[in-house]
Amino acid sequence: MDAILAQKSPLISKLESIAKLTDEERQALLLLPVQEEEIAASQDIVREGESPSRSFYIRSGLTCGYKTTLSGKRQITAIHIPGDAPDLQSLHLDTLDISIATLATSRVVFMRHDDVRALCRQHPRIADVLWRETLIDAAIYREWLTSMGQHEGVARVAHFLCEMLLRHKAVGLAQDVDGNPSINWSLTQTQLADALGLSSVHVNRSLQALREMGLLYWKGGILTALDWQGLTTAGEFDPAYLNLR
Amino acid sequence: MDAILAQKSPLISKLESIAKLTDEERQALLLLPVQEEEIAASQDIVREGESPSRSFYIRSGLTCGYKTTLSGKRQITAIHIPGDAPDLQSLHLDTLDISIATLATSRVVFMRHDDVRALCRQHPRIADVLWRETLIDAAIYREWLTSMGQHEGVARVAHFLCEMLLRHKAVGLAQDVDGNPSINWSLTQTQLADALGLSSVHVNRSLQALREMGLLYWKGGILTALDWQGLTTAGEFDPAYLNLR
DNA sequence: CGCACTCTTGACCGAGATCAACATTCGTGG
DNA sequence: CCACGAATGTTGATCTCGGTCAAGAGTGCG
Repeated sequence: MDAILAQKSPLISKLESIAKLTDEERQALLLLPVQEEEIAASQDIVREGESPSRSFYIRSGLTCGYKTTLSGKRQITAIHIPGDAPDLQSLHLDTLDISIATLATSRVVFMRHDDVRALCRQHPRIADVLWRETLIDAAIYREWLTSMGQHEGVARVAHFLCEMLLRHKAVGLAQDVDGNPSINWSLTQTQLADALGLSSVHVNRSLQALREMGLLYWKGGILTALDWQGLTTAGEFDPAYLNLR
Repeated sequence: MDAILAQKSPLISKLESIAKLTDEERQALLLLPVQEEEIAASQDIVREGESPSRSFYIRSGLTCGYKTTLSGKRQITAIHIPGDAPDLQSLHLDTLDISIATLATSRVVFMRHDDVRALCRQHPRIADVLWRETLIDAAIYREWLTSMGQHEGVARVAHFLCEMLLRHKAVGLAQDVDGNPSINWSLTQTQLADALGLSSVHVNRSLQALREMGLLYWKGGILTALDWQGLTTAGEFDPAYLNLR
């Protein structure tokens, strides 16, 4: 049991970044039966229209939720980092309205819906925390909507990167470089474009602008803010919506 | 008791449009202590940054959730029609990340958080339904994101109006005109622009395009689809994301 | 070593923003 | 019931942000 408790679960880190857990609740979460799988990059984990009987969280890697319009365009609606549970919604919605795909090789941990539901019945506070988690996802959607609707290209890119840096930091996945956050970051500019509703050409130019302003460094899978304060200003970024503790 | 049960609650209509309720659950919902208020148009009901101790649902009228960027622009992130519970999230998120305002004179029904939480503990299936409700809100955000990111103006307007028509129909607030839905609709074009991330001028021109295509009628607070099939095609609208029964 | 993917740059084009006037509707008080 | 002012809707002219197309430069992987 000690061994189990010692083992650090990214899901628990994540949940603790947004709520307090008692030892008992932590333990109940650790005892949840799971199946772990490694999935290569650019693979769908679940697809729009499916009705999965299990949810999952990310142990390592990077995934995204996306929709494809009838005319074939793609919108990335969310980015998921380790600890995130991208399709928790499928617990209460029978049909998925999005597909979820790996952006990099990822380790994914599946939990059967029945088991999660039983856990929620036994520990209503865990149900509340999971609910809270989905509500924060919704808050992120609202923020993205606002950014897409009202910010022009450069600000949109800056805002997005601020969010990624801070979310990594919140679950202990960011390094500190002179007081600025730095993370492993393997997204392509095309993928970024799909998330922001911009063309990849424009994303490229916006990134150059941010680099010229001395706000960030991004190369070889490393993203570092060179001036966190400046970056948040450029992106009109206020982290309140992330509801971090 | 019969009198109470006979009285039709918009919240129950709404919840029944997305899930089944037992008589017992319906009754428990009806017995929830509430306070009703009438609020004039263009008033904030709750404001960003507040931590309300009660949630509410709309009995009649129209409200919206919105954010204001630091540079003063406004994005409407959601429209709420009778039966919707716009700030159910505040049940589990301490600080509001949006403001909610009336768009027309509205009757609003407040429920104390403590009472709702007690109801959820006693009837876990009601908790699930309310959770489901917030998950559908999230699905709507995802769809809006996709529409804003990938659809051009005319399609975006068409998509939005399709959603409004269908959501009204789902809670029994739409008339049927030759097989097409028709609703009371008091939004201004400027408000529509704030919701879609377009300028009001462009919304105006997009609406004209849709009228010229013979797809819709909108005048004097009445919105009618003249060709539902055509309107959904123009908006690339697929209602799956609304998770209606 | 070579192919494929990503990033970068330039030229051009178009959807939609902005600005500014005018028309219409509607609510209000005289 | 009419008159008037404010909010809304409509139109035209102009400009710009960002899309598209296309070609080249890195970069990485088999």
